[in-house]
Amino acid sequence: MALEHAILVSLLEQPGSGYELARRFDRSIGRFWTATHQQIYRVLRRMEADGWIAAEEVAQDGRPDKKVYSAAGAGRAALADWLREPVEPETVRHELAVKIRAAAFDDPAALISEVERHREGHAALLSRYLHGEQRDFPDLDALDTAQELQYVVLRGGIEYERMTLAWLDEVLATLRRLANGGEGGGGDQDGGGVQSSDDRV
Amino acid sequence: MALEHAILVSLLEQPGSGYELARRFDRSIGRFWTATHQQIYRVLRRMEADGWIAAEEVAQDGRPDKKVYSAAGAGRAALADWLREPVEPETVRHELAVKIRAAAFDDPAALISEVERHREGHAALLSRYLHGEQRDFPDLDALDTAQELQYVVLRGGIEYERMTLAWLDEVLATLRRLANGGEGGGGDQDGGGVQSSDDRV
DNA sequence: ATTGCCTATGCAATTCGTTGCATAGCAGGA
DNA sequence: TCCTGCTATGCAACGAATTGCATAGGCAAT
Repeated sequence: MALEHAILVSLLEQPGSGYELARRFDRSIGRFWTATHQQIYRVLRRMEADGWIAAEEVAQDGRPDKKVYSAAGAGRAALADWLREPVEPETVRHELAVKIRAAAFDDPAALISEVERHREGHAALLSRYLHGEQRDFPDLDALDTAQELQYVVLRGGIEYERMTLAWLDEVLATLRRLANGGEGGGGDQDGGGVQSSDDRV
Repeated sequence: MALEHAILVSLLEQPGSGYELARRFDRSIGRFWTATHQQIYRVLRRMEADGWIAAEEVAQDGRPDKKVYSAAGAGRAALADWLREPVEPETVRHELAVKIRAAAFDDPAALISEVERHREGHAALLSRYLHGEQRDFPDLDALDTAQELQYVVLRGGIEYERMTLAWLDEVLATLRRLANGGEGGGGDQDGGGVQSSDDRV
């Protein structure tokens, strides 16, 4: 599990309450690590008990009190240990890819609007990233260590979205071609196709 | 949950036992949906109880018996229903990206070998994909529906790996630059940097 | 001979993640 | 005025996923 480490990084970059962390995970960090507020609160309590982070109660006018957490020495040490462990292979859950292959056994045309919707989401995200690049990194020659690393991660997000957009266009072209050609609802290919071994792509 | 649907697609493309499915999920399908054998066996039993799939006991010489599953009519119908549901946003767990940002609070140089190892893995996967493209799709003008869709998903895998390789090279360049410049172990940036709002990228 | 690995399936325990609900005051619009 | 929505935290229950272990025969190399 690395949620605690993702939280540590976020708190090192800037202290905050559980609620604020949940919002960060919905926005920026959420693109490479998702978490609900429930998960975050639970892990924060455990991390505080383990001495990884320290909490400070902050009274607010009008709003409920909040507990602002910041990373403690033990947390920083735990993060350093974790950094030296090997990265486990990513667990991928690409639902859209599963659906695209599933469309062969139903009607490919039924997927088109869904893929278009997906494409809009990625286009919006890309433009948000590009906007953030302009705003937060206007001068690439004047970045400190933390900013350099944040920037290269953002670059990854940008290139990922560009690639995804291009790929979704390919997917749409394929689906439209199949929808025009084989009318009648599909579903009766045998599916064996050219491939026979478990080692197929 | 969509593991059952990923299994259905795999069984429609080709029937197989739980063990064979686990191997497919380690190899081909594993790139967009990962699952352990435990998950697969559990879900297979549930799917059989629900009538989504049918099992046939197959005796083997030398090896234990195996149960070969294939998709049933109810399974195919369930897949069609699922296809028409909206795709939930992907839950991303990009551990390496977290580590890259974490490196700002420790020693960036400590990550270099890890990123290199990661890069090798992606390079190997790309070459496996390209090999599979040559082998399974030699003639792009003679594909049926299922093959067209398998091909466009493979294309996505190829472009993803290409993009990732280019990005990892960027990451390595950044890490090496930081390792040569700021010697001494880092860890003392304030981390606040240019960014102050939760809306940052 | 023994060790280790591969096929093939499964139980049990634990941890992780999700969903629904609850509290509680304040702000803004219909 | 009522309703909705936002900040802020949390409990309880359930379902999903992971991890460790077990069985059991065969195969290949040491």
